[in-house]
Amino acid sequence: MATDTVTDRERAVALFHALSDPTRLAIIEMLRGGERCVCDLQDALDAAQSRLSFHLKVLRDAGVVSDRREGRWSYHRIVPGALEEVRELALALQPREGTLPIVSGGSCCR
Amino acid sequence: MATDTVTDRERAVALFHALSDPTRLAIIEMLRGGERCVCDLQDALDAAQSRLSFHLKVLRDAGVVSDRREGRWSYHRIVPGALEEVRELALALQPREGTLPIVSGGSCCR
DNA sequence: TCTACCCATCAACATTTCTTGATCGAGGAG
DNA sequence: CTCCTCGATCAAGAAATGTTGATGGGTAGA
Repeated sequence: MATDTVTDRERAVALFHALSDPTRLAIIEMLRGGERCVCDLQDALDAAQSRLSFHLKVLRDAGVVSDRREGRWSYHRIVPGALEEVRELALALQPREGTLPIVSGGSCCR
Repeated sequence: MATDTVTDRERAVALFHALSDPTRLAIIEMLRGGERCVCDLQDALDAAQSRLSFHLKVLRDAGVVSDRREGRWSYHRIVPGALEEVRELALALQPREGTLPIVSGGSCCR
């Protein structure tokens, strides 16, 4: 059937990796309230500009955040649905229903 | 009000980091069907034993997987609820409802 | 007891990721 | 046009992460 497991896994790795850094999570928490420019984040997170730019790029490359240029500012925001995708990926990793926790009584590796 | 935001963030970082590696995701997908010993994973994933042991430790430290020793085998399984916790963390990162995507019309940084 | 097996751990190395400071382009203000 | 601000990008270094092969402890079977 359809979706390639390996591709799915790469997507999952990219998304989970994007969320696996404290600075990036702090950025996302800021963006929960609406879009922000880098200088807003700089003030609020007390982080160097190049550092924020780096992390915003990671988030952008993973499709978690998008940006919009306006004049000399660029406003960043959470991509609608990105976190929902994360939730679905996590759901797909949960143990299958109807699965016995213990696989078999016999010897493990034959 | 209670929960410390910083602590939450560290927990989130640990969990997302645990899921941000292809080998670890492959392990979890194996474990979805029930518990497995390392040698099972070795066969299925064609990975060196020390490599699997390393990744299983990462998953264990993050609380995603637990193990049970039986004789000379150790069986690993997904911790019930761990993925659900990931889903909740992702939910908490979603944009707040009632939030205007664009924050304000005025100049960004005063 | 001796041997074989499972697996955690370690050291060494390779690779990736993050941080910092510098540079540069694009846009506005004067 | 000139100057200034915002922010992307780069290079260099530091730190964290993943891989590999070796070692050793614990357990089972002969």
